[in-house]
Amino acid sequence: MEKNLSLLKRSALFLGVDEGEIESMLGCLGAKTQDYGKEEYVLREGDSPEAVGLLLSGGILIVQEDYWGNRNIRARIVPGQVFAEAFACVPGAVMDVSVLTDEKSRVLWLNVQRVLHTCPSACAHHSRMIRNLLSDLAENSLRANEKLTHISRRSTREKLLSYLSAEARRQGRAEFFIPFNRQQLADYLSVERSAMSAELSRMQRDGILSVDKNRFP
Amino acid sequence: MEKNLSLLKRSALFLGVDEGEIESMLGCLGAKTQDYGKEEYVLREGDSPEAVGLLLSGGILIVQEDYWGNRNIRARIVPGQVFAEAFACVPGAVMDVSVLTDEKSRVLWLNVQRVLHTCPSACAHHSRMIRNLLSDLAENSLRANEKLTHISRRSTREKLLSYLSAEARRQGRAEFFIPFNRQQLADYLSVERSAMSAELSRMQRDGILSVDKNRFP
DNA sequence: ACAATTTTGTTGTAAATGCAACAGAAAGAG
DNA sequence: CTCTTTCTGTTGCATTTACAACAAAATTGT
Repeated sequence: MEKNLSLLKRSALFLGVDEGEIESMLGCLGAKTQDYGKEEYVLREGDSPEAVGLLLSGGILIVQEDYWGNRNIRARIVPGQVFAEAFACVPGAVMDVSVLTDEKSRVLWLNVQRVLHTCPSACAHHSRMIRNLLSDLAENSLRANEKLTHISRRSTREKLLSYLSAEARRQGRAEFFIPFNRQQLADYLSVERSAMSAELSRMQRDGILSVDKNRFP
Repeated sequence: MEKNLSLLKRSALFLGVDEGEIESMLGCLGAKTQDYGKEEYVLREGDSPEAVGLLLSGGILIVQEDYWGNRNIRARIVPGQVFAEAFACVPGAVMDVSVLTDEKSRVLWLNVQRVLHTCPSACAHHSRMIRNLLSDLAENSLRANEKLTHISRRSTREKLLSYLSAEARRQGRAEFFIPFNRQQLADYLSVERSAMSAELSRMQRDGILSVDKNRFP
């Protein structure tokens, strides 16, 4: 659990809360961990989750599937990040996406409704948690906006460039890794995998970038 | 101002706050109104707004323009709605979109940082405001998600159907109006206007829908 | 190390989209 | 009302993408 605590301390949700306080807040939030195997559903379209998930280890994908199994990847969640917070914060909101693991994962479920509905003075840390949740939702909104920037581009090449330069900027160096394989990247950018592969080849031929598996440049 | 108050009372930000309290909160938030002409910038890409905007009258668009003036519309804000809240809530966040009026508009600027940074007990309504802001951000996130659903569709027809059925659902009846003209709708769905017009014609010919200007079906 | 499975890149063809140009309809100005 | 401007739909053509099928490369399990 020590390892988890250090992860929690660095997560957006527990920002500015020291380890001792985190433990008492976990009780307050009815925290429960749950383990999932590889490629297992964590939440399904149609669910109305009451708790937010905080990924402790592994990796999960937020995906949407249309009527004929065409899959669109909304985001990849890495350890320390929170998911389903918007649905958990809007009572009765029905998920139009599913959450599933990409690898063996462990999730910490936090019932934030308790924090939202009881008087903030009931627990000294409630207001801190609410403000952290607010920051998280705001950042979540900025991330969704960023994805909209990528997939609003008209051509596959522009989408790739938009995504890759954002990723390079985020990782803050010339060499960077992307958290997707080719099929997942195509599903993330809403393009066709083979066409995207071909485009990546042309971009390398044109000297715009170089790529070795998931390593750019 | 009475008219404004009744609008504010119905807005997400002041939900559950009665009129008398709203007036005192407005002082607390350093509220200022500002008027804008038709097609005037309210915020520009690169700005880091410190206040959230609440639209009192008129109509505004959240847009993103790429290097060659290709415009993408993120959302249309109608009176009572809030905008730029995610940027205002993440200190230092730089806008990657612009906000401009579609018609003559009046905006109420609210400095929410004061509410976020001082102790919640300083004003009895701070915690209410924070929770309302949280709800608003969560709903904002759901709306961004919804837009992602539309533009992730592969074909123009699918994008139109996804958007139009969502709009019909939201307005809760068979007959509904959309808040965009053809060019704006194309910019919203990231497709080409003339191709979209042609597709709308084909869809009518196929009996999928009927459309008269902005009225469906 | 080998076989089986999955992932990735390549190619050809059909279909869809972007673009440009234009004409009719609608809206706005005087 | 008339003229001007803006908006919308239509069409042809060049370009791009989706789809399917396949081969090469990499990964996994035994």
